[in-house]
Amino acid sequence: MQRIVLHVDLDSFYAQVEMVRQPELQDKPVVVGMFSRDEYSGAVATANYKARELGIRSALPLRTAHERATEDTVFLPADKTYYNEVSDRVMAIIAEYGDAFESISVDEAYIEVTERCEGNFQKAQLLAQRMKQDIWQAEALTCSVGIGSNKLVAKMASDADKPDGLTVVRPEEAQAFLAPLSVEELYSVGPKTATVLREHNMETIGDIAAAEPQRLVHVFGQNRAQELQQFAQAIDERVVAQQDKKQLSRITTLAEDTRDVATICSVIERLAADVCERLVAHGVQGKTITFIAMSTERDAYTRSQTIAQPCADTTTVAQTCSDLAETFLAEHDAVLRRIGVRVSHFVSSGAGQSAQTSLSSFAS
DNA sequence: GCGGAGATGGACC
DNA sequence: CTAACGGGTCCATCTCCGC
Repeated sequence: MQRIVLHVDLDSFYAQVEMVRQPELQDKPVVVGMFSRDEYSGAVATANYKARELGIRSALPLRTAHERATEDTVFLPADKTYYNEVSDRVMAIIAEYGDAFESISVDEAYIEVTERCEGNFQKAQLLAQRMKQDIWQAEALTCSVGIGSNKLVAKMASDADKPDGLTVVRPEEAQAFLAPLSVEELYSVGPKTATVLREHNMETIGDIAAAEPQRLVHVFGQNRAQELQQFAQAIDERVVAQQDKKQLSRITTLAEDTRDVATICSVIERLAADVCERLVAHGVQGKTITFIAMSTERDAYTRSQTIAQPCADTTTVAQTCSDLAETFLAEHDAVLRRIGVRVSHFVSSGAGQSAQTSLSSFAS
């Protein structure tokens, strides 16, 4: 049967949630920011469409956003806890419409609808309209939906018309739909890859699709070359299925630049507590603990250690991470601006009922 | 040669 | 409206090392 995948993208999610919460914001430019040290340092998380007209977009430094802002532009701090609650409710609605469901982030998800739409794109389109209506009724939120024969096409289709769009790309149209788009619009191509592609005279996705495979392999290596060309040719076999979390981290900007061990360790303690709380909530323990550092020169460093017994314990994580930080500072003269704590290499820490847990007690 | 561990860089939202 | 700058996650790749 013809495969059908939907990609759902909630429009300028943080800003839209704030506009639902405070309807008087509706006609104003709204900028949701992540503040680091003061109201001018940090970056834009999401801007609504009125703010985008002023040239204010995601990842723009808040200082620049303020320069472009008008009198009536509203700046708000990101309230992630609240956005997560709203997201959970919307995701529950989306999940009802799919044979399989996969959330990608707080504002994006895929559903596979092959079976329930019997491979019929007309039925998928009607289903998407009902789903959009359902989300609107329940939360007053709009989303943009893409429908395609796989994840890649669905994702690119949802980008084609926003906000509040619905784009259907049938399998026979997929190649022609992608071909004229510029290379950086292809999912998985960022600024670096785009520059390399341009250096080799590839401007559009169609150019990648038509490229001599050996040429791409020479530039990007076998794996990446094949992925790029298959995506460009609208080929994508990835299944829709919820992925297990593989790591949890928390990074913060220090109140001031420092390389003072005591200061850094006290911040690590707080970050570790936060990460461990989420580990417990997810019912996992981790074996690898990483200290993340970013210098005032914006160089990034990581130092990690794998411990014998997986844990989700603040004291262990904080102590291990502090040791890594201390060693790092002894070996480098970097002054730090941001630091973070990461725990990875998870094993399930269920109440002993899972097969994993039972088996692991026999390992080693 | 193969794995795990560790470090780095690119990409995405 | 291409320079300055958030937080979080995933993945590929490289090196080193023990086997």
